[in-house]
Amino acid sequence: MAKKAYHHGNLREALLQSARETLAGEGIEALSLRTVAKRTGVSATALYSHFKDKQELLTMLATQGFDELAVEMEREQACAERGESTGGLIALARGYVQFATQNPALFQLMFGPAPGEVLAAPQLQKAGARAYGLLEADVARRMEELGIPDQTPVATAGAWALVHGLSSLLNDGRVTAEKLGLPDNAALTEQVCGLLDIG
Amino acid sequence: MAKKAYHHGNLREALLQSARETLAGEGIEALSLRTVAKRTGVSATALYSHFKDKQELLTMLATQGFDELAVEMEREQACAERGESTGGLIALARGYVQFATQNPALFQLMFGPAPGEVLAAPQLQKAGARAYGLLEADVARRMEELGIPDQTPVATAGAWALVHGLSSLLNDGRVTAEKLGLPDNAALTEQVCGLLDIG
DNA sequence: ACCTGAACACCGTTCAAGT
DNA sequence: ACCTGAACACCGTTCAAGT
Repeated sequence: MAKKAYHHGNLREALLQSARETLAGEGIEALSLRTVAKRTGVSATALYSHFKDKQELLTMLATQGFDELAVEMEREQACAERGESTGGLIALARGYVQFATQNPALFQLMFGPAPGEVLAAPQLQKAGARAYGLLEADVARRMEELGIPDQTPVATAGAWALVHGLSSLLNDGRVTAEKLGLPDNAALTEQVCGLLDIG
Repeated sequence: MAKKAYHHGNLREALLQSARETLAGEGIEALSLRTVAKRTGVSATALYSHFKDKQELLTMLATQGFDELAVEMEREQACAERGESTGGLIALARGYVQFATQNPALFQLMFGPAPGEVLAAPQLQKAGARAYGLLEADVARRMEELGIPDQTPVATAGAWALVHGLSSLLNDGRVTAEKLGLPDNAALTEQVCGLLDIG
């Protein structure tokens, strides 16, 4: 207990925290286990007492990310319902884009390299489904209004593709609000979502 | 000339070729310089006579990719003009999605991790602009028909975001034609593009 | 049960040396 | 000019050993 407590109780969380900081500060390329360990003040291999391997740690981070993405979308939706901003799909899209641009490295990790494996993790499935569900519910409501409820799946996929693509292109710097003569990403998101028939 | 010729004339192209094969066969994670060198039958460091570093080789691959993307889009556009398929933005979108799904690792590399650096390379800028130009020209034509030509930049960004997002989600397996009850990606692309006002 | 340190097979990159 | 081999600092992971 003098120095720091031999087992300091929650090394697992501390490692996730360090990984998250490294991700935010140095980017995804710099996220090595040895860096995370050093940052946490622990040996390079202490990690293996708490995670199967690097992939498992990354999966946990990505799961966190999907949860926070859903929270951000819900937050924007709630704002809209209180009449503080434009509502419907645009609010959800704003949340999505906001999360992506404020957490670029994490967003990259969530939709990153590991293709089949990441999808395999059931926690990730579930976490991702929450954000997807928000989109789907709103689109379904809209489709019923339009009298074409059977179009919901395709329209949801389209809405997702639009906000996801926009987020990616913004993070890469390939699209910017400035280039398009718009004040900020929120305005850009609104304009782009307006292109959808299901606005 | 007996064994293989000491300088075998075109090691640069041979390395790019090997890298491309590794990318297609083993994925982006497996693309190491040492693997590429071994596949080409050359020492691990021979590479540095032809490329500044790994980044430069990757940039070359990405540039190739952008060129091929534009070619694929043009090919689909030409098909449509010959009346063999649906035209306009849908044809370009089909080309985009087709390229992405047929070259997932290369597509990943093109829009991959290196954010600022990749964009810095002027060749990449130019190669990417070609595909972007195709999209923009078609959207501009459409916007003039609709009498809102000043909307072209935002609409182009939206169209790009849609096809790009769809490609990413397809490559991740997060969206599939099957899940949406559609026969293939071409049909899916058509449906999704139909959601845009500018279809 | 939790953590360390040495070790292994990899990686990108450099540098002197060979042709 | 083009290529090699040894070397360096990194990386993920394993394993025996310590507490």
